[in-house]
Amino acid sequence: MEQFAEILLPLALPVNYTYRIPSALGDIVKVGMRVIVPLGKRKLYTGLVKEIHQRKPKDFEVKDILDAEDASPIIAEAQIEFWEWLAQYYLCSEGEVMNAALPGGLKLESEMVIQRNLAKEIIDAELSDAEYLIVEALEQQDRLSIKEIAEITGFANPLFTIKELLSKAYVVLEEELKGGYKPRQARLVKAGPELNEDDVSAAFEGLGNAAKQRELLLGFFQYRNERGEVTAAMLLKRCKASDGSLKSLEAKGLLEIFYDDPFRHQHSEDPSANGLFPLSESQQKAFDDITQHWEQPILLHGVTSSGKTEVYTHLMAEVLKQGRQVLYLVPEIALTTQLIQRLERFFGEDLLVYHSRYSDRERVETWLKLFRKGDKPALVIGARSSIFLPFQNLGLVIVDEEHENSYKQYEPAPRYHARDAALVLAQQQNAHVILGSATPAYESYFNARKGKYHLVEMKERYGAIALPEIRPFNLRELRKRKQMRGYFAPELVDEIERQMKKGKQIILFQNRRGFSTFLQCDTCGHVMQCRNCDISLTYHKHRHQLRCHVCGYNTPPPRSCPACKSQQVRSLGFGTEKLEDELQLMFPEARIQRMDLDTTRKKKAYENILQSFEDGDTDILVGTQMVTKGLDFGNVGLVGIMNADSQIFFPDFRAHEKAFQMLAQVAGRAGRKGERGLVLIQSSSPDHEVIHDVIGNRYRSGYEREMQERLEYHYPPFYRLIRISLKHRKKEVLEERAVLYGQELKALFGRRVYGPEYPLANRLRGMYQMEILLKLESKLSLKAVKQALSERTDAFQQQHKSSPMRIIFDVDPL
DNA sequence: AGCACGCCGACT
DNA sequence: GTCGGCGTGCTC
Repeated sequence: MEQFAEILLPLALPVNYTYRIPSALGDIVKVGMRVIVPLGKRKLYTGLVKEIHQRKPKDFEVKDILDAEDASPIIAEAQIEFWEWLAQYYLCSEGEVMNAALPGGLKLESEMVIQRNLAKEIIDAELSDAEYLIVEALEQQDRLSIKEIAEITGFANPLFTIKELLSKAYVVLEEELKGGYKPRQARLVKAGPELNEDDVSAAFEGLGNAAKQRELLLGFFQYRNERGEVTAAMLLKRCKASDGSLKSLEAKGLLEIFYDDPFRHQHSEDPSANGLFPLSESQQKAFDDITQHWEQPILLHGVTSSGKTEVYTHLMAEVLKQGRQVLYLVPEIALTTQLIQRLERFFGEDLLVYHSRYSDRERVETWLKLFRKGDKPALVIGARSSIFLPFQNLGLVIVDEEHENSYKQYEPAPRYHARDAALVLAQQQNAHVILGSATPAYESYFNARKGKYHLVEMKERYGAIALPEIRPFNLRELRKRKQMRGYFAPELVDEIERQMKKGKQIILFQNRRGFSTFLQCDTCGHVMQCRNCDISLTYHKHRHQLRCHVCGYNTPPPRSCPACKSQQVRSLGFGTEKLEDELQLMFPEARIQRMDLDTTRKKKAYENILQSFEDGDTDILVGTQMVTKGLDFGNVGLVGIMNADSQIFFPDFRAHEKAFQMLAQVAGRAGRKGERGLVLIQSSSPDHEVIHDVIGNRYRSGYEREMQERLEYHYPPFYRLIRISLKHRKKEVLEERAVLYGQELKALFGRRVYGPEYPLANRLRGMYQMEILLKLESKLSLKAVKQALSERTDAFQQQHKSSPMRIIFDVDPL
């Protein structure tokens, strides 16, 4: 019986393609394995086997799978099922999901190259002229791409010839991995030949006053006691020692470094035994409540500093003990160094970390490590993409800070929300789910109130720390009375000074990076704009540049106005850079650090800034959004919010929700340990209800207000949204098409269609764009809507083939 | 997403 | 006459 395979290709194809499994590969090719397939006339792709069947396709000629890329599958069938859901829910192709799911090193788009199989001697009679040419060339050149072979043979389509050579075993295929993944060997440390374990004091004495080496040796013993196995990296990190000290110990024969395959280890001993911190009373109560109700998803609503993490840790231990796997999702892993260290202590080698800032090799390693564990216990902590890891026995998913926007991916497709996807993943694998936040997304809270989730509340801060005192200031008044000192209310300046004197640290929040937010001509009012986008350029002083925060376009600031040549060009608005400058002028002796996108581009920059703050080497930390997220520092006496207005009055239906979350989260950074912290909020409307809610720590009142509005204006959670972005390089074409398309959708969905309209910026990266919003009542069958939507869209694109406009669907947009 | 194919204008 | 611009269609 002939066998066929449905193959996922890393392309945005509307359907998957079918290839024949040649009999030679019959026993080798399995579902979840990567295979090499020809596509078109001169391309080879690596694709992933989704399904194996015997149905011979009728409408096209089937090509053969050329070769298997792996000896065994790299994903489980459970993942494929999950991918299918994602593609169908978020209206994209399965190939796009696969692209997002696989780490770079396992990715498939890499160019195939051919190498000479040296085991095979050349027998002239076996080879055609063209084949001979190729073999000849490979004697000179080691490896050839398909393109190069096309050039050598003069064939437009050299695949046939290559196939021949492959079958005659003259050549082999080699995938040119981007980044060149090689399995890394773990660098481990063990006792050296000179170390007498019965009398270790002799060894210590022998080291004299080499303090670092003594420390390392001591660390080695402790570490080995706890874990049994000592990795060099961990040992050095823990003792804050350099490789040199370790090398000297090795030279003295006291320690020995050796290498080992990291995949060999199967740590199956009970991980939960390693002394977790005991839970406080309220934590225990939450724990019990959760475990009694976790047959349904849990929403854990716990104020900042209530110690949710402790509860998670105990829950994780519980599930690991049952022999199942745990996924712990966090919004931004770079901010969780402290957390990872703690978890490492409890869960040791069971803990895997997965994140896009990690190198490709590390990610592939983690992926395969988890996959090889099969259904054995494992704990993964990671950012949104870790929902794609090959779990096979998931018992618990924790989504920490579930309200965070960074769980939603926007570009490229799939535009998925990791929290929502995690709920489905958990359902598919029969796992418990816990969503946790101090400020839950209103959608989640709604689900909890409706009984879809079980709500668990933690109202006490750990150690009964008081919530911070929050004081608003009226920017408008202060400006009118000319009392402002630059961008600071006088009280804010005084308070900064007072806190510094007390040795307390300060966090200042300004949600704009750069120096000034725009440059405007005083004479004609012209504002410097990006040439690709419809937004103003931000001035960055340190680089002496105007930069576009959307597309990255940059240019030196003009001496005079490009419109009227006037010399009077003013910079208006302020960002973190200017704030830093002003602060330094006001407090020359203060040690100030800035944390925003510009200062954290480098891999370790985040950690360094946070470390310096934690060590007390920074007095004032100035930053954007980043400073609001889960930082856990004990010595912060004051948090200043430079301008709350931009959050509150942002033109979006979620603005109030987001503003409350943000203000409450920043406020939570103040006074975590010891005495009560202080939060100063500058705003031109200090009486705004959102600010009052933050001051009174009233989550519910804002929620209730918003629900009214959302119901009335047809927004989530009462309605589902699909945002349709329409893009085209030419404004006229876009407008004409968008209106036509909008009319077709209105014929289909009636008054549920809003737009097309221009969004805030109507041109981005050189493309004009318009938006259509679908508001769908929640009782509507989403499946049917999507079906109709895709069909109508395909038909529309078919009718307007020339110079097509790009249509992008964003399901549940933010 | 690439890439070949084909139809147009600008040049040796 | 040919080269090359990009708009259009196709890939199991």
